[in-house]
Amino acid sequence: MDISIDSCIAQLRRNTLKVTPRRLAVITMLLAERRYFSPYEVYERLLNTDCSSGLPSVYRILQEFSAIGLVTEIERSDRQQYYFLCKESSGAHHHHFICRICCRVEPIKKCFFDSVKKHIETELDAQVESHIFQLEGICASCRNH
Amino acid sequence: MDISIDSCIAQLRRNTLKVTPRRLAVITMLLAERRYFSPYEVYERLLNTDCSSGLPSVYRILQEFSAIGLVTEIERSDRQQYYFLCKESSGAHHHHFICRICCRVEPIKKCFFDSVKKHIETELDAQVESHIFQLEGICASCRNH
DNA sequence: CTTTAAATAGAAATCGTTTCTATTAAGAGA
DNA sequence: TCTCTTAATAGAAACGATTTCTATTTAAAG
Ligand SMILES: [Mn+2]
Ligand SMILES: [Mn+2]
Ligand SMILES: [Zn+2]
Ligand SMILES: [Zn+2]
Repeated sequence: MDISIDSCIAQLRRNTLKVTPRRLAVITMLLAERRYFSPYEVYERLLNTDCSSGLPSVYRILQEFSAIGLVTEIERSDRQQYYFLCKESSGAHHHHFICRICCRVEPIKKCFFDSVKKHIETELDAQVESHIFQLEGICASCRNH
Repeated sequence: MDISIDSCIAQLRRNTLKVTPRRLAVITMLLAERRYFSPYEVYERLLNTDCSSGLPSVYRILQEFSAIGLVTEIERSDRQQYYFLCKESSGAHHHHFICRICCRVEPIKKCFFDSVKKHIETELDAQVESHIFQLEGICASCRNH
């Protein structure tokens, strides 16, 4: 089963973040699509609704969501902030494929981090703490449009 | 054998970039250490030498170097620009481990991109064009210091 | 040498992001 | 339901990494 608005609310409470209308509006918006957003896009979409937020508030809300693991940061070459709410309920470690045309995000189950980590730690005597792995390209829908 | 100042100069010429004292100074600086630098660090190190550059010039020089593949961009969570001149002469595809303490960079030969790419393209019917893979942690020297 | 387009300096602008302060509201407890 | 405390929010302002702009210099081709 997928992540729902209720499981998101529970996650807010678990982390002692108040359940406010603005936070719910952001979550609802993110849940509705399988794509990543910039803070400005979130801000823009909520404008002229009954639960719009100021741009600094959107930034703060998304950063808090990221801090508690509710949303994931997406890496792009423009080095700006992008966030994605992954609907996979299993919190299992995974990465993402993003479409450079439509911003769609697909989870990738395969990750070879453990094997590479072990290799590096043996060979370099280093301590590997984290990794980035992300694929980019064109999704099926954008290819055939 | 390793990348040398001469092979770098050849690479500039191949790409019709003029061989200027400032560019040579930047290359020499980058070649001297196995670590990545921010543009400001490069700027700072060249200050008060006979070949210092203005900060905007350092940005431009590094971007040009990146465009011709002479330097590699390093990804960090502060979303700022960092560059590394990889001394591996073989231009073979590889990734990097970076030390979060001393900024040291080590090449990682293992990359499972091809297998993941094939998997994704089959499963999602997407076209995978590029990927990021980078490890971060603490290098041997920083662990034992 | 001359010539020309590329490279550079330095000031200024840009713009994504963060900070600050006053105001509002969630939610715990009475 | 009402109070109270503290977190959340708005909006203006600041911030700072990066880029742009224009005048000046210089690499290197001929
Ligand atoms: Mn992984
Ligand atoms: Mn790879
Ligand atoms: Zn797409
Ligand atoms: Zn180190």
